[in-house]
Amino acid sequence: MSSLPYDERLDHLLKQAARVFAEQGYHATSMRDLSKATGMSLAGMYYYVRCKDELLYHIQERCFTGVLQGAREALDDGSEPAERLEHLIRHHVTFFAAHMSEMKVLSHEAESLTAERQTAIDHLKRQYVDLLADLIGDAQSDGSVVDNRVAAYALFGMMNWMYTWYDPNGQVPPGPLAEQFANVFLHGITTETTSSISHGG
Amino acid sequence: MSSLPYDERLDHLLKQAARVFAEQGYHATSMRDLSKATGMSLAGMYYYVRCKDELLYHIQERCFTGVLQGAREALDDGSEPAERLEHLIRHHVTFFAAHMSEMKVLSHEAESLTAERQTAIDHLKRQYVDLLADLIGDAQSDGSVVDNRVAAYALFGMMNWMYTWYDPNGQVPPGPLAEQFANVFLHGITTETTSSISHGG
DNA sequence: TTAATATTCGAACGAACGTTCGACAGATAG
DNA sequence: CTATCTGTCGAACGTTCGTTCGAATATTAA
Repeated sequence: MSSLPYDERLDHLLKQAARVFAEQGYHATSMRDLSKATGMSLAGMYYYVRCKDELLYHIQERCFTGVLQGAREALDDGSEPAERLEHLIRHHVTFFAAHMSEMKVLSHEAESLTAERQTAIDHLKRQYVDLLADLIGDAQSDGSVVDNRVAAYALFGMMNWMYTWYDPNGQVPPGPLAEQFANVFLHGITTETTSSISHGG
Repeated sequence: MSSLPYDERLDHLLKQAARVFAEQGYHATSMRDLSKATGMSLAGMYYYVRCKDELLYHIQERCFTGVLQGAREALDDGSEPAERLEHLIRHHVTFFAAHMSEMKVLSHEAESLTAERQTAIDHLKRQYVDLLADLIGDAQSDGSVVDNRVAAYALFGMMNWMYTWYDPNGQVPPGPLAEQFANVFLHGITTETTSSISHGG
C-alpha cells in the first residue's frame, strides 16, 4: 500500500502545471500542453485529477495553505506589533520569491475556478486578509486616517504585484526586497530609515 | 463621409468588450459572448476589428494612453515633488475607479496579447514606470534605502491591486482612497498624518 | 435611375478543446 | 497458475472556438 510513487507523480503534475499556468495563463493552457510539460499522456493525467478545474484548485489550495500556515508561524513570537508586521512581510515576500509559479497562479487566477472550489479558496483568502488587517490595526498609530482593511489590501497589492515584474534570479534578493516593502509600508518613502545607511557618496 | 456612426459603433463594441473581459477574463470570453453583449452579430464585429487580439489591443491602448496623458497633465503644475506625487496617485486612483473595466483589463490581461501588439503596450508601460520612478526619486529622502524602481512597482501594485477588491459603489469613495494610498506611500501607517484628525474618541 | 460603397449577418469551415472509454501492462495476493 | 488492483495510454467523442465567405441590405454619388 505504498502510495509514494503516486504522491510523487501527483506532485510532479501539480508542479509542472503551476509552471505552465504561470507562463501562459490558466485558460490559455490546454491539457495537451500539460501533457507535453509533464511527460504524461493526456488521458494519464486524469488518473490523478478529476478535471482541469480541480488541477487549478489543488495548486491554489496547497499554496495558500502553505503561505497562510507560514504566516501564522512567523507571528508566533511575542514581538511588538510593528516588528510582527515586518516578520509577516518578510515571510510573504520570501515565500513568494521561493514559489513564484504557484503564487502567481494564486494571485492571477483568483477568479478562474468554478463556484464551489472558488468558495473554498475565498475562505482561506478571508482568513489571510483578516489576519493582516488585525495586525495592521495593532501596529498603526492611534487616530490614523487609514482604514485597516484598505491598508491590508494596499500591502497585499504591493507584495502580490511582484508576479508582474520580479525576477528571482535578478538584482534584488528577496530579503532586501522585503525590507524595502516593510520600510515603505511602515514609514513611507519620505522618511529616513532606522537602518545604518552610508552617507558617503 | 460622416464616420460618426462608425465611431460610435466601435466605441460601443470596445466598451462592452471591456466590460465582459473584466467580468470573465479575456481567454474565457468567446466572440459569441461579445456578440450577445453588444447586440451585434458574430460576423458583424469583424467589420470593426480584425481579430479578437486586436480587440483587446484597442481596449488596452486607448485606456493606457488616456491614463498616461492624464498623469502627465496632473504633474503640469510646479508643485514640490511630494505634492506632485500626491497628484499622480490621486489621478491614477480616480481614473481607475472611473474606468474599472478597462483598467482591470489593462492590469489583469497584461500578458494576453500576441507578440507585436504586446510590444506596443509594453512601450507605454515603460513610459509610465519611468515617469513614476523619476518622480519618486525626486520625492524621497536622500540616502534612502529604497530603490526608485522597486518603489514604483510597489506603488503600482498598491493601486492596481484595486481591481481585485475595490467596489466603486461601495463605502470608500475614490478621493479618500487616493488620500490613504498617498499617506501610506509617503509616510507609512505608523506615522501621524498632517491632516486634521479628531483626537476625541 | 444606376452604380458604387458601407454595413450587416446566417451559415459554415477546420481546428482545438476537455473529457471518456476500453484496452493494456505490471505488480501483488491467494 | 488465476484474480485483482494500480497505473498508463491511443483513439475517439461531442462541443466550442476564432474566423471566413457570400449574400443581403442600407446609404451615398452621379
